[in-house]
Amino acid sequence: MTDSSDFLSQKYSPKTIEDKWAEQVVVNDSENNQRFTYSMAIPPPNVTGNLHLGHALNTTIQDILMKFYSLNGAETTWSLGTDHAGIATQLLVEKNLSKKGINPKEISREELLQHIWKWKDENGEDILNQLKTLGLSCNWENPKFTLDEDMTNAVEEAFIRLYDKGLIYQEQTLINWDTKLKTAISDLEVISENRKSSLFFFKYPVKDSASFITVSTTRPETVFGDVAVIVNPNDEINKDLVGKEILSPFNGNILKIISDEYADMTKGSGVVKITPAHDFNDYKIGKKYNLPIINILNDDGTLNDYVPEQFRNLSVLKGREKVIEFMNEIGVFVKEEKVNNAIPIGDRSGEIIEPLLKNQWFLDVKEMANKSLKVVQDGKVKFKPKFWENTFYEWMNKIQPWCISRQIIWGHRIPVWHSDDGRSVAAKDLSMAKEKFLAKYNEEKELYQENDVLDTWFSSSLWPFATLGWPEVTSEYKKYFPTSLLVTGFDIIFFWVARMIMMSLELTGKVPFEVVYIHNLIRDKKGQKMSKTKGNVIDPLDLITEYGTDALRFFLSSNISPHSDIKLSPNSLEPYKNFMNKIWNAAKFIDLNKEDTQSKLANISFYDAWISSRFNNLLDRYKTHIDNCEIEKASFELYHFFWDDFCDWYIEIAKISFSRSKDTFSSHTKIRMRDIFYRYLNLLYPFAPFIALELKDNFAKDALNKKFTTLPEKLTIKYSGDFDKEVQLIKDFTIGIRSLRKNLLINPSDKIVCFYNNNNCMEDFLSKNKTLIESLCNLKSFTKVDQDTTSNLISNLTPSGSVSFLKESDVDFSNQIKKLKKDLVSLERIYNLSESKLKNNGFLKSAPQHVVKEEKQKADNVAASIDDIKSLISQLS
RNA sequence: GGGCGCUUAGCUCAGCGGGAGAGCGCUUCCCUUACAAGGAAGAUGUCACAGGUUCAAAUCCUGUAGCGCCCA
Repeated sequence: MTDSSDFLSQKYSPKTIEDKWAEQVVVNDSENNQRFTYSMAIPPPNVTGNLHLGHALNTTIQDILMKFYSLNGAETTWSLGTDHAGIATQLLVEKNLSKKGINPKEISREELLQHIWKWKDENGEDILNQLKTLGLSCNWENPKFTLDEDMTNAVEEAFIRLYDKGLIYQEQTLINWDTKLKTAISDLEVISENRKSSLFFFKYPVKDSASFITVSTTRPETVFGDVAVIVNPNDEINKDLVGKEILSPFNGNILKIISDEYADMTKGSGVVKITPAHDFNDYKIGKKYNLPIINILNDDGTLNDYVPEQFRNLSVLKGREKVIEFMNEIGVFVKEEKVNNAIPIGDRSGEIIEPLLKNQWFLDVKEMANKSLKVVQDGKVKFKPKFWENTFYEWMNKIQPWCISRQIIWGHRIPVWHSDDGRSVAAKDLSMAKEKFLAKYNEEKELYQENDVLDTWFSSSLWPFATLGWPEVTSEYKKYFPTSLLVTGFDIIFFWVARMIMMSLELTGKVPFEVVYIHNLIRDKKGQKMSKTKGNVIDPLDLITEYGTDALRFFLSSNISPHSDIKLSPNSLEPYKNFMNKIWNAAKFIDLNKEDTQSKLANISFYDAWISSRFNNLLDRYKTHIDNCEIEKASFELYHFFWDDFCDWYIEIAKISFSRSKDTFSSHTKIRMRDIFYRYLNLLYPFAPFIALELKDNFAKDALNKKFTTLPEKLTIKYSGDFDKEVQLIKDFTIGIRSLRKNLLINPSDKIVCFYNNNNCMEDFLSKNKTLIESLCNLKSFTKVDQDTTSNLISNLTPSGSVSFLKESDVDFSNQIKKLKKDLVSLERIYNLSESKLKNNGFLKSAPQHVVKEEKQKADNVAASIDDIKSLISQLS
């Protein structure tokens, strides 16, 4: 492919170059002096996962930073790996087993574990292979898995330390119970969903009284667990009943009537029943008044044996119907109202979550949360964009103990060992447990390991340091921890980011990362979340097939927005593929105009100077933007420098130079053009690595230098004139002439006579470069207006002066008159605005001097233009 | 109920104190040997609304309305 004639014949084909560079693109080998380190840990995708656009966005951002900092002289590491995703994976494998006719409930724990491991061994690499197609430079040679031996060791170490500090404890309390999965889950895994439901009113007979008290509830089936009813202190109707008792018509239990603000008089009857075992708020009330806790549910969510026989083993919903029927039968039912109610749903199972009284393991995070709050407040961990810090604070301020035990098998088994009399120690294995037990209780006992496993997020919370070898103080850990940056979506700030900060501070004494970069979600073109059920999922692998990885990466990097989600439709990538094609073709042009020997010139041409300056400017902005985590801005600069400056003007001007046999600058420009393009590829590489590698390969003379190892240097510019002004003049006149030609409907192929009248004293420059404008605009001649011609012209006004054609009798110039008049109106508007400012004493007094000066300048210029354009119009009327 | 964010061209979004921008789409012309996946010339906006601060407001403040998200 180094044969250039071969290269020139090729069309841009992303697939071809992606296959060719697949292995090289994922390796970072900076050859710099490695002035600093830069490290990240990838948010580990679930082993069950398939690559989706969220991964693509998340990892593209990280990879751009990784490749950039690597070029910029950092020693880098980017930890890679997958998450065992406890509940999700176990569910998936159980489902597969059921399909094969194996009932997962009937096999042993060990057998089921074997099945899951087998599944993991067969499929666990899928997501990593999919990630690899994105061209990410992460630690491919050493991917971690949260259940690997070293990661497990870290989890156990963390648990034991926290347990020994007394932060982890077991407690019998009300927890969120998933009746389908039959496990506890944490409050974060409960989604509250607004659903239409019914509020039922019924009346309890008050003991030793003829009156009734009307109670309203959305959960009549829990009446068997009722222990009290609450009346608001301001409740005039029922206040006389406070202190009396109720004989439950459902099971004969005695319920107290208590006065408490807890009863909300605006809701339902204003009187609530208290079921401490099945409602978090009722539980608190139960504690407050020392009420009994009566559990009426089985683990699968059916009514248990405590309830009267006719209701036993009914599901909650079925039970509800039966209780209502029963209320009607005994004449206590009053009415039913439709209401909107927040229903707790398990995020994995989709089932209604029941609060149940259970013995579970908790991590007391209160103090850890306080420390975490402080590091964010002190700026030791910075969120970008900053407003996410509020979200973080909000949650940390009202954090509750974290329920970390799960009644499943796929995960880290809790390293606690119990004796049969209920004493326990935390240890990594039985022999250590025995030792610890002996030391603690001075007694030897048979010990059994706890059956529960840890919440998957427990291991995830150790990820940034565990992947670097913690608890060992490895050289990697010393060098790269704390990590530089975490890139993630806002949806897991609580689940993951907050917990990593807490764990890291507690276990390592350091922050886990210095910056948290929060990005948004990718939605479909209507702004809806992509989901299988809606059928609007766009597969990144399909996009890659159609548009190429580079186009996908460039799309993503260009569309990151701190405030809004990215909307994507299948053809959103087209502009970016076109951009890649543009780069490709420019490369072909440059290759077509090779020059190896450079003539010695004291000065370079004004356009070489200009494009070099534009490039230097690009380099500065590019670095600044990436350092600020504003990748979309860097991407924008790359795009517009290349397309607008480099292709539309520089190459177009250079073409003219190349076509002239005796052009002084031609060989020099060829070399510089190639040089700038070559440097540009380095900047492009983090964003579009495949095309950058391929083009570099085609341009590199020596095979050794085919990789990107450094950021480009700035270009030196040896030029004495004002190249910005000169290029501006060329642009103004060129655009003015083309516009005039178009308005006069002159065929683009007609060579015509053209005059100019410039007002900025660049006569020398113009006469030297008039052939350039002649070529750019297809002119027969381009000369300064003189006395003879001035009366017979049709003109266009540009910021740099006027350009004119001869007024031929057969030419229709109505379009041009229209245009001039329109320009006049807009100039006058600007002038009036400017004048009113300059007449304003406040402005003259308070505005900064340079602003006043600029405003005066502007008014003068516009006034001159207005005069010019008026006279141009009068010539035509 | 509490918090956060958004409202700018037909669409998707930048800009965040001093002359309204990009990409797509649209109109007209052009296959000019890097590129038709292209080039050239254009059209298109009471910057949600109402007050305020300021010499100056799309940009800062307050309020209102609408949309979205998070927490209860």
